[in-house]
Amino acid sequence: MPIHNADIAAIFSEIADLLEIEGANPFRIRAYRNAARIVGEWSRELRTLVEHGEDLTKLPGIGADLAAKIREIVETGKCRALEKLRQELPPAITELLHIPGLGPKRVRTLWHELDIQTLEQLARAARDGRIRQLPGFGAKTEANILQAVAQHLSQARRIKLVTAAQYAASLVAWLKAAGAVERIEVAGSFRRARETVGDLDLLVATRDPAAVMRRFTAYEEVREVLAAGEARGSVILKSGLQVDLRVITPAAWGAALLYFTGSKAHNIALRKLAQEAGLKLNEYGLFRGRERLAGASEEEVYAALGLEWIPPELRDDRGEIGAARAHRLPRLVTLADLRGDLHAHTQATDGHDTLAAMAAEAQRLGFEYLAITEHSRRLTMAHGLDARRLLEQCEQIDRLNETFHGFRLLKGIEVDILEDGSLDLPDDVLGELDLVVGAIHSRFELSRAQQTERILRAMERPFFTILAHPTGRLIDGRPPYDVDMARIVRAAKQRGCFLELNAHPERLDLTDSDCLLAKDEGVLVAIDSDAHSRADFAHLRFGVGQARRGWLEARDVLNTRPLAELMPLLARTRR
DNA sequence: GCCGTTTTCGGCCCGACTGTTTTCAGTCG
Repeated sequence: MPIHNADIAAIFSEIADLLEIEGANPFRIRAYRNAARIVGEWSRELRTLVEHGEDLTKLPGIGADLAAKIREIVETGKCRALEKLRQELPPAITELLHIPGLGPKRVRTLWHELDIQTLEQLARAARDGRIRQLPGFGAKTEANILQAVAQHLSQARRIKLVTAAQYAASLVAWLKAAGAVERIEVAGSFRRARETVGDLDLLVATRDPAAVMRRFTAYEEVREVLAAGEARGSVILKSGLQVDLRVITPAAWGAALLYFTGSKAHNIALRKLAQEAGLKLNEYGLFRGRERLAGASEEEVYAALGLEWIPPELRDDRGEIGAARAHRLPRLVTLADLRGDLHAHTQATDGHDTLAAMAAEAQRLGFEYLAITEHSRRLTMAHGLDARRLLEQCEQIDRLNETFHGFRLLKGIEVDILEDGSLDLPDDVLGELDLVVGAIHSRFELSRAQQTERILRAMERPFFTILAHPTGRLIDGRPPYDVDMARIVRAAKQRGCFLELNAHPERLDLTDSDCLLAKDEGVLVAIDSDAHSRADFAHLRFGVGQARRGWLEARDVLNTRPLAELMPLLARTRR
């Protein structure tokens, strides 16, 4: 089985967990955790780098030792260091670390004193009242553990960004209504536009912290208050979502927003930078001794560290700090940069609105163009179009276009890529269109080689324009199909065609690292809504967030082009 | 275990909250 970066990351994470329980040097543990993060996010497969004999120690945080381990994992599928640790410690014990309130020290105590190695044993010991007798544990801790295990087994997982946005909006409105709130922002991974968020991090500036905290814990959707101090509170909503609130004085707003937005890796890098300059950075500001040099705004703090302000979507310690120092940060694409949308459906197939209604909404949003791209005949359950119905729709579009000023409907199709890489409609029909969006909707389980070949063959067809949702994954629903994205990106470059970043919140497909890959290769990305109704154009905002995480600028995005520049780009894919 | 135009050795981010504590360890973000 080929080894992917995620497999290597998982091994390093497990080593870190086991070392931590063993009580190893904390900095050694950090090195493994850091490496797991870097490897997991690396856009190129390390397997390929190993096969080409490239120097892995060029990767940040990877030295001679970890490079050797990566080679070992790629070549043998195993890691002797991990196997050894698994013999020294009970293999399932890392599960216990996932229980809130249990860290490595306590897990070790539970294991040594009560021989607890699994979640089931942990629950039993808690029920039997054996945990409260351990030093450092009490009745309260025991009860918390029991509840946490039950909750863990019923699994509170990360939620999609679009869902988090809804919970966040109503909670923010509730807090604002209190009056004492001067500023409020949803920070954390939400502000960084991660695909999913594990919890919500709220930041409030106020001169009356106690009032805000009371208002927070009195929110009607709160199921449980985990903590409520002067500066910080934590609750679980009835939905199971955890919300952390941080309350701060207005003078420290910027430093706190920076701190609470993260990522953790970005914060650590900034603090290290501060330290090297003889300063100290915390959530209250940037200090030299007791003197606060900056803190009121994020810009001020970054500037005092010699950096440009870094957009939250870039804050992952993936090179953004160096870029900010060198004044080479990308000017990230914004929603306002989009001039149109190249993937939408109507009532003719599985959409809910008419052609005219979709066009009207697109114009209301200020778009110059909207491509109508229905499913093709193969997708019978979506009532996909055959040649006759497609050409009829083209005529309707022609008639509608005569009524528009400064706006145009483009004639397209979301044509199925069949198993052998051919397309679901004949070339002479596809040649009638402005663009052809190719998509895979079947045989997700093909091998990496077969799936990649299938897509490459489809891209070679004479009228292929854009590869829709390139990995097919559904967040939390369906894993991506196994494809060699680097080869697909290179082929797209040669062929002159484009990749879609499908903005549907369940898809967000391309990933951020694949966006970077496309950008590096010079392949334009189309940020498309895949709208099935007028309301779905709102999804574009999530697509833009994802593109920003992938460092994309307006010039890297196909549909930031005005119509006059777009049409020649679409035409160049025709043969 | 990584890293280095101060260092190849000696550093490695910082603070709040809880529970079990008579002064702080452990956990979390």
